[in-house]
Amino acid sequence: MTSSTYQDIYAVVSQIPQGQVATYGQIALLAGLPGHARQVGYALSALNDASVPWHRVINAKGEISPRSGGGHDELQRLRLEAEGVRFDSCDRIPLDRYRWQP
DNA sequence: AACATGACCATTA
DNA sequence: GTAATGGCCATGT
Repeated sequence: MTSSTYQDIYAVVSQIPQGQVATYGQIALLAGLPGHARQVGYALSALNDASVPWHRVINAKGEISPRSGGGHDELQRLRLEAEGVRFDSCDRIPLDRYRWQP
């Protein structure tokens, strides 16, 4: 792993405090990739490990993004709830309350 | 080397 | 409030 933006993304995501969440755009910005929010999503999708709290990363709508393959989107929600994050009646997270602000 | 695919965001109408 | 468009990069074939 001598390369790539991915490492920067993983680094930022790893720095997300427990009980809080961050949006892809925010991760990209903190990782030094303003506007490259996509890469963040791809990086997480390529990730296949628990070394990074990827479940703390959500889309700009404050909702969990559906992933390919499907069937595991609920795992992310369960994990967030386990950390103290609550979802509203629309299955969304109030970013005004849980958004990670470095 | 080229083509196709993929957890997105911001702007504009 | 929704709908559509452009932009960006890494990975695998």
